[in-house]
Amino acid sequence: MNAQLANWDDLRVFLAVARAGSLSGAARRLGVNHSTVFRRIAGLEETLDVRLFERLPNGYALTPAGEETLGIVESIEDGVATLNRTVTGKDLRLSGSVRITAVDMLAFWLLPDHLARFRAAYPRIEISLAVGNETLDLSRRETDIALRIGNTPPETLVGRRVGQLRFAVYGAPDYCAAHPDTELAAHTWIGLDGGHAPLTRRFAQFLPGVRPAIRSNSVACTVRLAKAGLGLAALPCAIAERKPDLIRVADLPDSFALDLWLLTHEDLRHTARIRAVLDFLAPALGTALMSDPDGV
Amino acid sequence: MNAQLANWDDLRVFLAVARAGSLSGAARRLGVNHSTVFRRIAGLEETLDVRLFERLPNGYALTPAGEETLGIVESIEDGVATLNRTVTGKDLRLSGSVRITAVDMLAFWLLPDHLARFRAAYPRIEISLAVGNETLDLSRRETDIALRIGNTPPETLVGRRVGQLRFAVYGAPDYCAAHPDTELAAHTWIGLDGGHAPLTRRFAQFLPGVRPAIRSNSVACTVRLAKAGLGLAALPCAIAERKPDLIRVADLPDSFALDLWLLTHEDLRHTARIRAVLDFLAPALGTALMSDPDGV
DNA sequence: AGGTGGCTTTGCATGAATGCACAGCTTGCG
DNA sequence: CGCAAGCTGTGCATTCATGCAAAGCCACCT
Repeated sequence: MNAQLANWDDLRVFLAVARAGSLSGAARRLGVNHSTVFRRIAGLEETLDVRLFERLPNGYALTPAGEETLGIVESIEDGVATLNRTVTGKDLRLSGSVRITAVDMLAFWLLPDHLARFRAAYPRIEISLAVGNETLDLSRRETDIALRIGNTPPETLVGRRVGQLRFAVYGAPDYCAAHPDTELAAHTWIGLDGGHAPLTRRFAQFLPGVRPAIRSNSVACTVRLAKAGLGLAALPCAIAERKPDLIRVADLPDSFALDLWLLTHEDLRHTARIRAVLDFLAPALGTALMSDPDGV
Repeated sequence: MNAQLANWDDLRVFLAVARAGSLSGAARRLGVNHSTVFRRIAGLEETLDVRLFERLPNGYALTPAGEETLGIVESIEDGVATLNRTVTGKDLRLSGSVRITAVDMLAFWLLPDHLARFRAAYPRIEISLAVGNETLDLSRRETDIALRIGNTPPETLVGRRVGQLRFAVYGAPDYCAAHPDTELAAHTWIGLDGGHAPLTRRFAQFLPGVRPAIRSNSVACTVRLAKAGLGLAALPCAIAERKPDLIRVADLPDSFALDLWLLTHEDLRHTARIRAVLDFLAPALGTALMSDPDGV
């Protein structure tokens, strides 16, 4: 009766010796004592009743049977790697923390309701929602997921385009009542500065030569400033349409629209809880963006 | 960072639980305590950060992630089985005993020289050479290998046809000198009885109506009887040609030839030492059979 | 020729994995 | 309803795998 391999883990040790060429080298790779490796290989050879290695003064060399074994064990290793990659962490009992970064308007008004629903589904995943800048955060792992406005993301990031963010001109009712029949260019404009280049560029194309008298580096502030009646502002419809105290004053051309991306780093995309957040938010945000009348 | 599986042997335990449906059932299959299985599975789930089994009152059931794991681990198990099958025992340091059965003439005169060379190559394999009957021995595992004369072997046996056993008529020099110019049918014939139907049938076709006056159930005896000058006998050339005290008296038709098979049981053909014997004897016997002048 | 660095192999002590015994739960049967 | 059988889960004692330390070998360098 053929011997049966009783401890599959001996194959992992075999692999290390085959690759390192010595017991000592394999021990370093495995993080165990070289005498342990010695005994594991001896046990494996006894179990299989075959000499897998030639004992040389400067190390261990594979025998022909050992080379045949190596081929088989490498396919086993592929299976283990597949297991580690595809199964690890795949569990609704997920826990841990996920950090999401978005510009403030998305962080304040778009994400919270969706995150509330996400937490209902995954009560053990903690969410850290950061209002702030973009590229560096993901590259330096200071955040896990970024909700990014723009066009094409950097190549080091992976993710998906969840939809389009459409814009329109909004103003407070009081302000609008106080400025009837006024040309758009003659209005007081609330604009952005400090890091919102795509939006400021589009505004300059829309109203050339018009310098916004009211400016902020915070999109949320521009929304609140508009609500306060300080002027008109180009605001994302998905947010402004839901504010009863903002009136849609004028449309903006389709070229004003920006893509909305949900991004993470290449190394994190297989992390279960990161995937859970991405998988939940992508369709939710896409639906939210499409529910805007211009979204059709 | 994804966890890495540190002990591949946990997968073997996982497989047992997946198939048994319970810790207790897996423990029985593995020959370990159920508490060991419990801890191994708990450790595996912690390492992979995934729930592989639902805990039910009557046992463990696979989760979706567990089912995905099962598919992967079964491919790993296939690798281990391949390893056990193809590598185990493939070593000149083979040991153990092999029992070979053959009819007496083959056991006495054909096999021993080849077995001597085999033992030179595999000094730690013991050979048990049994003179005796055929089919039952292999089926009942009373022998490992049978050297069989005949045509098609039973379907439960596997093996290979190593060549043809050709026959011719032989007699002792003294007998031949004492019977010059005698018709074949008029000679005293030495024949077989008791279990050598293929040969007795062929002899009856060759010399119809001739009843051998000298009979034995032992082919070896017929050779010795012929050497003793009791008459003529139809003997295998591979044996008789090497006896200087036997003279080839007449040829026999090609239809007299019989196939020689080297057979073992389906379950044994992967046993390393069985394979070693088969791999050695098949070409050796084939060459021996072909070195007979009629073998060309 | 001697020293050094790398390696393998082994005896003994230590700690982790395992078995044992037990408790508790659920289901099925009388 | 009570009991038996099967199961899971856990604390503690035992066993065995592992690490440590040492011995010995070989090749290379000075």
